Amino acid sequence: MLFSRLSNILTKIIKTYRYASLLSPWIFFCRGVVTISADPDWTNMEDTSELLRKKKEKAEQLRAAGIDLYPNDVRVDHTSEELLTRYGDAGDETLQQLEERFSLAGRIMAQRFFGKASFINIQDRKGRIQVFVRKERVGDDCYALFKKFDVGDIVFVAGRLFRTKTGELTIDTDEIRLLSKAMRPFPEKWHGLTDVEIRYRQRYLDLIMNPEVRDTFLVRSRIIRLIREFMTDRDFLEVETPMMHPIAGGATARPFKTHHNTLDMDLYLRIAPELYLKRLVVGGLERVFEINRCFRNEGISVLHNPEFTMMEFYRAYADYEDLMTFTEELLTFVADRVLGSLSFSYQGTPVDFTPPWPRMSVTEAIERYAGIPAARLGSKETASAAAEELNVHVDETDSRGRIIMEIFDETVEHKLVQPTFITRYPVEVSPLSRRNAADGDYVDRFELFICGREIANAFSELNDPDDQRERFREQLREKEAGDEEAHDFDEDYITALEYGMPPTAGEGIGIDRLVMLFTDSPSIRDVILFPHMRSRTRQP
RNA sequence: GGGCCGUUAGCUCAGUCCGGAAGAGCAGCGGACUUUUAAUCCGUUGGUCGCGGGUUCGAAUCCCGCACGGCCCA
Repeated sequence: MLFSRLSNILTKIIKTYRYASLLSPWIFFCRGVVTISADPDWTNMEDTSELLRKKKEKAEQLRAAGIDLYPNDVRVDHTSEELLTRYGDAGDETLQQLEERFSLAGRIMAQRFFGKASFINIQDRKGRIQVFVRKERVGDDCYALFKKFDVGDIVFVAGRLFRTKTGELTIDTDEIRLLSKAMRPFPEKWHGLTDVEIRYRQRYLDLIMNPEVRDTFLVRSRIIRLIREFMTDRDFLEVETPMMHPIAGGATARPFKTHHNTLDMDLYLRIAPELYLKRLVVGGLERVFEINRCFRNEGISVLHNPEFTMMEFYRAYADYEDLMTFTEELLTFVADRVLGSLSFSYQGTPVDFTPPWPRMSVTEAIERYAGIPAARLGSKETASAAAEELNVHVDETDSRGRIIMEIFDETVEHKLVQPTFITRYPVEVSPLSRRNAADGDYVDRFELFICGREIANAFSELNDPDDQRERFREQLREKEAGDEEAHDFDEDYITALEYGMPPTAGEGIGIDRLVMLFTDSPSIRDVILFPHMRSRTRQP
């Protein structure tokens, strides 16, 4: 019984998506997602909830009366925002002379009944507006039907504008039609929906009930649009490279594994687009960028989601120092356009984006924040002793460079609140970066830290195929020594380099974390529409 | 992986310390009401107290295990 009902619902949803989906293979994706989320254990209230039964009965009554609960034959000519912007300040007289009939549609968010007249608030994609529904105007039958509508139902209204006694711009509707009947009760109007688990699992409810959530995702979209604008204005070409890789390369991370049936080969979801983008630079696309998802099979936290969005770009005939300036320009451009200011507050802490941003090397930062002079980081032994002194855990097998970075991560990272470029990384932890000309133990690389977290990672690219081959070999040795995150050897990438890559600098910017900063969001889950959660029912 | 906190009506929450008839507000249902906006007034329905064990005459409450979530740590 339960399953047949679920499968009916599935069929209905799939039918709904059918036409849109003819255009793309995403139908399979949609079906998969629907199947997974139709989890009987937590979406099923049918057997216990009186409210649900009542809703169903009410819907059946409406159907029996010949009412289509889900018609799709209306078109609207306005949004709430358009009316409020245009007539929000208009005087009573102006509104009285206005003969235009406005139509719009939205979800009923609140209703206040007074016998023969009612106020409701409807919410569309732009906001909310009040609607006055009078028996005298809409007619007896329509009014009787309207009284069966509930909070959550989606309706069509059309009528003239007026201002109520309290001065609120309101639609005096002459018609109200049901467009979609809600079969489940909505959260309360006053407290709304606060349970974070429901907010993440049923984001649609979160979006309906919490306007600031919608704002966050509008800002997210805007940020991405601005980055795209900034990059294309500077003659960068937007490209799309594979998200399924035969070799998981371009970053230090554990990948997700998948399998292609026809090719009968294992593939990895990409951990970074880096090696493909640089192949494109070899191919003469001297300025490229990509904005898309990367996947890392690692822990989940307020700063980490298994899939996250990165903007990665490569620019030939530039080095990492050029990119520091470029990054300042890009982020101040976005901040200025999104926030209208270069200074803002993140979780109560003032942040100032006014350039230039301080630049200091990893070892300078350790000296400044942990009191360990650079001289003590010169060998594995002395660095290891310094780590012990600072209570920083390091493994026996850790290289000197790894130890330095452990010390940095523990003692410096969280203290870098204002935008700061940290430069000169140890070569061991940077297998794709160009060696510093003066000191081959370090590479020409920087990471940008803001509010104690890494926002960007960039370097002058290593374009010497022989050095690159040797670096990959070193990674293999580390992998054999037990480092699961070490890079794999990518022979095909070496081949590309052997054809000659121009001197190039490249950078990756974490979009989710950037959005967190600009929307003052404490958790990465607040800027990802559907953050990954454990299944409510344990898989066998 | 570890620590702490949480899970009670559709939603937001009391009740847990100190065991003794499962509560409130909103939503819902019935009624009154043509300028309200958390509308108001009268009446009223609604519970797998996350799940499974245990202790007890008696468990939402105490004990153990598990699940899911949040924060912190690794």
